Amino acid sequence: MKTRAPTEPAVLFKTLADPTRLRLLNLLAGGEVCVCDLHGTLGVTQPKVSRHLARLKHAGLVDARRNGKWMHYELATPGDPLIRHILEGLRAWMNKETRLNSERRRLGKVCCRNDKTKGRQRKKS
Amino acid sequence: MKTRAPTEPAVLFKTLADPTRLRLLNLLAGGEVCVCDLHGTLGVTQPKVSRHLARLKHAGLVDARRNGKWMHYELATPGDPLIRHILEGLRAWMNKETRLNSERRRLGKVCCRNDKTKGRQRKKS
DNA sequence: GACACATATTCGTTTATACGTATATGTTTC
DNA sequence: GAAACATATACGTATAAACGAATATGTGTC
Repeated sequence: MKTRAPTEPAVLFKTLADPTRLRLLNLLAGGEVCVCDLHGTLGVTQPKVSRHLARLKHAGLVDARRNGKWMHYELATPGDPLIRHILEGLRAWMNKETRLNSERRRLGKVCCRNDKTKGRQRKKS
Repeated sequence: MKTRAPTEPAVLFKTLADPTRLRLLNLLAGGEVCVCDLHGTLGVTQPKVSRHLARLKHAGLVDARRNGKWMHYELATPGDPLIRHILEGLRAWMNKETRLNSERRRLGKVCCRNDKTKGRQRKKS
């Protein structure tokens, strides 16, 4: 079960064909975020976030890094030019969506924020 | 039921998340093609082609034009910048896929070709 | 090693998609 | 208007996705 196969476009698009996954990508656009922040910000159940993150990772769209108890996800920088192109387009679209903008802003006031002082600091933008 | 609503990205991606639909878009990349040529070239049943074309049209990715008995489909030039961006990326990817290239080449020797002398001539690439 | 916490996975169920086959619609020709 | 053809839709069914709830895994703390 390869995690980083050169994703067929149909598979890539299937991965992107879900509102929750797009919202996740949106939150990750500003840099690395841990799972609890993601599910805290989106207000969806934790297993749901985990499953969607697994799909994003399987498609090579995000990378995961463990830091103690926490898993941090960030946007991948994929080798596949098609994926790069599409992520780029998505990013532009997200920046124009007021709903997604406010969701990104909401990120940062939630959950494990206080506990992870030993974790790497969040990148700024 | 609007045909040209400003397609939500999730819906757009869902539309693109099917190999047959991608093959159809590939065949349309060279210009207008009628349904019988499409299903002749792809070797799939006619209802299947029709259904997929309907989905593509519903997502604003293709336009349809009737010419006598025949329906001609062509790539749309969508207003939505995201759709345009993604179609552009797809086109680049298709040009590199040998399988799709040969499929495009196969197009043009099939089906109703001889009967449609009164139809508009196919654009040349 | 027992506990608390963050995250991942399993399970059963619901909902959406895709398909083949059959049939309906639309168009031309006679 | 009947017959022939191109295309579209309807119907029943099989397969896949997504979900909530429950549970498993993995990591720090005592």
